[in-house]
Amino acid sequence: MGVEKYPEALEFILHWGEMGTHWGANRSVAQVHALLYLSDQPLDAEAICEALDLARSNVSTALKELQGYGIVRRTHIPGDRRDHFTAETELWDLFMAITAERKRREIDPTIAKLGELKDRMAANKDLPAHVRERIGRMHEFIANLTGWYEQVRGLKKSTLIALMKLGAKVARFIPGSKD
Amino acid sequence: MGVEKYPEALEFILHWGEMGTHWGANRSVAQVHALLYLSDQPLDAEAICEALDLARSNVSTALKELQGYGIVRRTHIPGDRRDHFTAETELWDLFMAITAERKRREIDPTIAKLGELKDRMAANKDLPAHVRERIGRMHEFIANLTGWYEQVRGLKKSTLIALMKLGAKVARFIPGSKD
DNA sequence: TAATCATTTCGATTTTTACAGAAATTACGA
DNA sequence: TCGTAATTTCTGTAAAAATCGAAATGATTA
Repeated sequence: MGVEKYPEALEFILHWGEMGTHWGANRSVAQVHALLYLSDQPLDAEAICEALDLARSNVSTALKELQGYGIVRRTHIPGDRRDHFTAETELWDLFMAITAERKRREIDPTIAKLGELKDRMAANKDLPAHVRERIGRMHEFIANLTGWYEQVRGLKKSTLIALMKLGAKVARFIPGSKD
Repeated sequence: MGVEKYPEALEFILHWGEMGTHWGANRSVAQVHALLYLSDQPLDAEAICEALDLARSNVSTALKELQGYGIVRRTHIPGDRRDHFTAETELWDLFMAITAERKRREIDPTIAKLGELKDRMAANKDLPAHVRERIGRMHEFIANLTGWYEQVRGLKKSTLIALMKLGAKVARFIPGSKD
């Protein structure tokens, strides 16, 4: 029996769908993800359609999107011609995959644009100084934040988890931080 | 003269507007924010309308939204009846305000929902174990991440900046991390 | 307190996005 | 290689969100 028949599971799927619309996905994509996340066996597209009452084409698009994020993968079931799909269940990996892809789609283009503007501003002499300064600072800020993210994301999972557990106590290692 | 007349400033505003639509705001909100961010003087609503070619009502709504995020404030100009508005220019504060508000709107309700489901699942004996387990782990994961965020966000700005500069080198303080 | 100016709220319109269903393509097996 | 099953792409429609303009509300000062 499909997990969507259990009220708590269904509510999870519906809530995930709603939140997904605020997190840069659409309802269908988030619902499909939630269903696969709760399922302990790979599901084929048709089963997803029936569970969520979505059109086949819609599910196809959603699956492609989720695979683009790297959080759903195709798995082959021997003796079955249809594709089956499984979601990432390791939440740390899920989180990392989503942040990486969102950065790529939403942050990188902005850094590139601001970099381009910075170059052009250098040549434009009658641009007010404060405009140059503010666009420049924004570029620097986002680039710094992103650079930090790239470094930290490269750390071992166990290190990251240890850092999380440390919480605000990391401040101890910053000389003179006192907070 | 309004900054929007300078091509680089205008491009910044337009790009910010487009990206805003991916970041949970609408185009108008993000454009108004960008304009105010680049302006070195407070602007009144009418000036914003003209600069961005937006309806007065639309600008009113956008300003309310930005004030809700705590990244735009009303400033009074002596001898002028109209409200004037200024954007946060300290980028660290801007970033902190946005993350705090998005957490409040988008994460907290999910934690609450998952907590509620967890309670109900405890009572529902015929729910498959793996469903209980996965919803429970999701709740725990998001709550942990959020708890970490709350702790770190409470640190002094100078401490946070020092931690950023440290980058991946924080790992040194985790015994046996070796990465 | 009346008149004017500023702001917000509301309803209508436009634009954008999501979604369904049909058509086309691809993969597979007989 | 032909036929069938599976998947994707395309096109139109429906739903949702953004935006406008008008009307209502609120504020200021003459």
